[in-house]
Amino acid sequence: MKLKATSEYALRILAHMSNTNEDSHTAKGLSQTLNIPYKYLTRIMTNLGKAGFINSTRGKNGGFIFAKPLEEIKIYDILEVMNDVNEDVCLMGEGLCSQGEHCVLHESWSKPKQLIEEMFKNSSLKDLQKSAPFKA
Amino acid sequence: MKLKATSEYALRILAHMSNTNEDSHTAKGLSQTLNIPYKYLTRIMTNLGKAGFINSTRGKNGGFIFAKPLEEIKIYDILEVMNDVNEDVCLMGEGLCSQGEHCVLHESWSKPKQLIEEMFKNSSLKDLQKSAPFKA
DNA sequence: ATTAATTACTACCTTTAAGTAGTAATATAA
DNA sequence: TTATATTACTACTTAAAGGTAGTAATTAAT
Repeated sequence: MKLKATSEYALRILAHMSNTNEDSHTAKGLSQTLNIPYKYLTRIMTNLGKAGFINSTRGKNGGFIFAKPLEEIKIYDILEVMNDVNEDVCLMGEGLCSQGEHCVLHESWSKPKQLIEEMFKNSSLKDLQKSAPFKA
Repeated sequence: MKLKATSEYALRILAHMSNTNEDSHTAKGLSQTLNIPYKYLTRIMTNLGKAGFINSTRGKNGGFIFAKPLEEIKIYDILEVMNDVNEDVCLMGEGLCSQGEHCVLHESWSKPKQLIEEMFKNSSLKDLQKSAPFKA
């Protein structure tokens, strides 16, 4: 019931970038502002780049910018890239729940779980902007 | 959005014990039936014992039995013992959400999260019995 | 060209969860 | 009282996540 550190970092980075007007962000700046270890952050940035969320330019005045509109980057996509999505995993893993039968808790568990996952799929970085309207 | 292996094992073990009439279960038997590594299982059993869920007897004809009625062992308690509870942890960890302000996703996320946690608190091993009535 | 500022890459180190091995302690039965 | 079947304890190994270090590649400014 907790995202892994890498996912949290990625969300915080992208959310912060979504909430500023600056046309470019450097790893150094992001690292300091968000208090994320510099070297670890650069690796995350590279992955976010490979995933197509951001573009990077090296060298002086280099940095990171979004590669597409905020609405097109879903929270779910980010978690997927960070390898932090576990759909259809039942409460007890390989246990009673997996082989056709379902444990009694299965329903109670999978419903809110699906709710959360739907929310991840429906919300984008646009929704993480401070100005964003409240979204159910 | 996934329990850790140890928690899943613990739940499967206790659920299985709840669903049998045998007055005692051996580590060997549980390990084979549930396909959980023997040595790892015995460590889990020791922890479940220390937590007061089960009693153990060594030696010939030894094994594990419940230390109290099934209703009194809540799923939440089990997860707590397994160190797998993360209440009040926001989506982005130490990020925007922590310092007074909440990110826009906070509500959407924390509601179903709380739902799940409430469910864990309200349901016990009794509810994991195959015969248990469906429970919302 | 040279320097400085940046990202990219590769390899390593640290921590924690997961899993294994060996032995000690305990209880029963023969 | 000896053998056997069990759990308990301690220490190690493995795998994966998290984090660090050094250097190469790239870009811009001077």
